[in-house]
Amino acid sequence: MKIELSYTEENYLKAIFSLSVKKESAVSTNEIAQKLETKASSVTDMIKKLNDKKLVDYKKYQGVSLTDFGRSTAVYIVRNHRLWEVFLVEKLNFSWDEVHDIAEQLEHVKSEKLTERLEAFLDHPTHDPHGDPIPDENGNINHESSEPLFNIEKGSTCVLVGVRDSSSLFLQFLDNSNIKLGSEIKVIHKEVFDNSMTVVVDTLTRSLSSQITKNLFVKEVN
Amino acid sequence: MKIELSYTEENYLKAIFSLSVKKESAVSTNEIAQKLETKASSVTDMIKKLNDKKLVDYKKYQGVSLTDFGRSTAVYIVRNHRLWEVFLVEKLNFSWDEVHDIAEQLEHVKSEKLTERLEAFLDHPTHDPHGDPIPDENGNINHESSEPLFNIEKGSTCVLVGVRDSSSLFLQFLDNSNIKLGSEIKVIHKEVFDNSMTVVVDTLTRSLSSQITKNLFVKEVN
DNA sequence: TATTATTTTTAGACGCATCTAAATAAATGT
DNA sequence: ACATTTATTTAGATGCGTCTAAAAATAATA
Repeated sequence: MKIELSYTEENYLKAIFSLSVKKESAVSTNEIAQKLETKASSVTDMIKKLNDKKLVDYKKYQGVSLTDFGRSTAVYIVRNHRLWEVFLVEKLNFSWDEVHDIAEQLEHVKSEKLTERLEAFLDHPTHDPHGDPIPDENGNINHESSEPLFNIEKGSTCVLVGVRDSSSLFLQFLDNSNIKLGSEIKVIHKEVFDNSMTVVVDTLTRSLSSQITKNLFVKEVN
Repeated sequence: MKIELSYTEENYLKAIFSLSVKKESAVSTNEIAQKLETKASSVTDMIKKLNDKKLVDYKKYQGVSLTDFGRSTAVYIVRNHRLWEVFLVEKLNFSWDEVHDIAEQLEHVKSEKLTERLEAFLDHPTHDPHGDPIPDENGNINHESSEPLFNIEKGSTCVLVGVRDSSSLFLQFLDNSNIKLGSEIKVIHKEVFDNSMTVVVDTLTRSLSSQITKNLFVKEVN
């Protein structure tokens, strides 16, 4: 099934997709508006159009959810986005905090062949520079069993496998703190008062706020 | 000087640029309409806008020409386009007849840094896969002293350095005829009747119509 | 439950890029 | 030089994506 989507329609699908990954229920108009930095009324308009195109299921005042068709379309865009991010970091030596905006543009380039060739050129990467999994050509996503550092118990050691917040500021903070994908993190204290955490990364002891630890995804080391 | 241009505005600039390369005088509304497969009235509208933005000089009924600002903007897009074409052919193994449409999309991705990084990654190529020169970062274009095969005299030998018509059909014809950039072409006969030419390429003798020879750009071999 | 607050939708408008049809200017031919 | 053809511009309309302001529905709270 193929269909010509505008740049804007694709961005809406992507937004709805990323919002519905985190929860089961339908996505609200306001959530989408906030994510895309637009107004709720604009969202309603667009949602109706996507509904007509069978990309989302929509009932007035009930929010939206992606149809299978809508989801696979969104996944295809995410696949593009993450492959381009790998290209930018691995081949063009961008740092991981610079690539999002550029990939945001590149992801909309329409050519199946380009996507497949790019993937092969990059040696079939499984994750993008932020640790997010790259969907395969059939749209399957390898969800790893990772969890936020926030959940890890005192005394445990884990490895950073992904970041949820990919904003430049957050990524630069990590760079400055010398925390990268693959870094070993040992939890030595959890502060009850503000949920901050004291950890050891590469022999250095650091205190991380809950805002930080909720955005660092790790796998426990046995 | 920087300015935010829409996808469409950029395409108009590129069209005007490519039309004005071939001639000195101003470019007519109809020429642009034909090139962009749109209507003359649409062109008039857009030209007015570009004029307001100081990208072109426009007087009613007198056609348009690019300002220095407009030209440098157009050249920047052409630079992007040709670099991406090199990438697609050299790195992703596309054939030269497949890359135009994809590069047409990639050229609009906005990031100076991306362009410069890409150029470095490709080892500062000077020509795209069709033999067209790639403008450098300052917008300078290395115009080679090439001429159409059509002009070459009987008995002369030359080398193919570029093609003017980059349509898939034409490029596939060349592939099928085993004619590529760098091929040595010896002119052994010029037919007065229809301006067709008999040439030898790689020991094979072929007859080429004037439509073909006008689109093959060559350099004479001494 | 009644009232208030919030969320969502509708109505109407705007800018962009396009179109058709009609008007105007320029070029051409006899 | 005049009439005709061609090129160009204007006028008015359309679809897309957006907005503001107002109305309607839902959620929250006294």
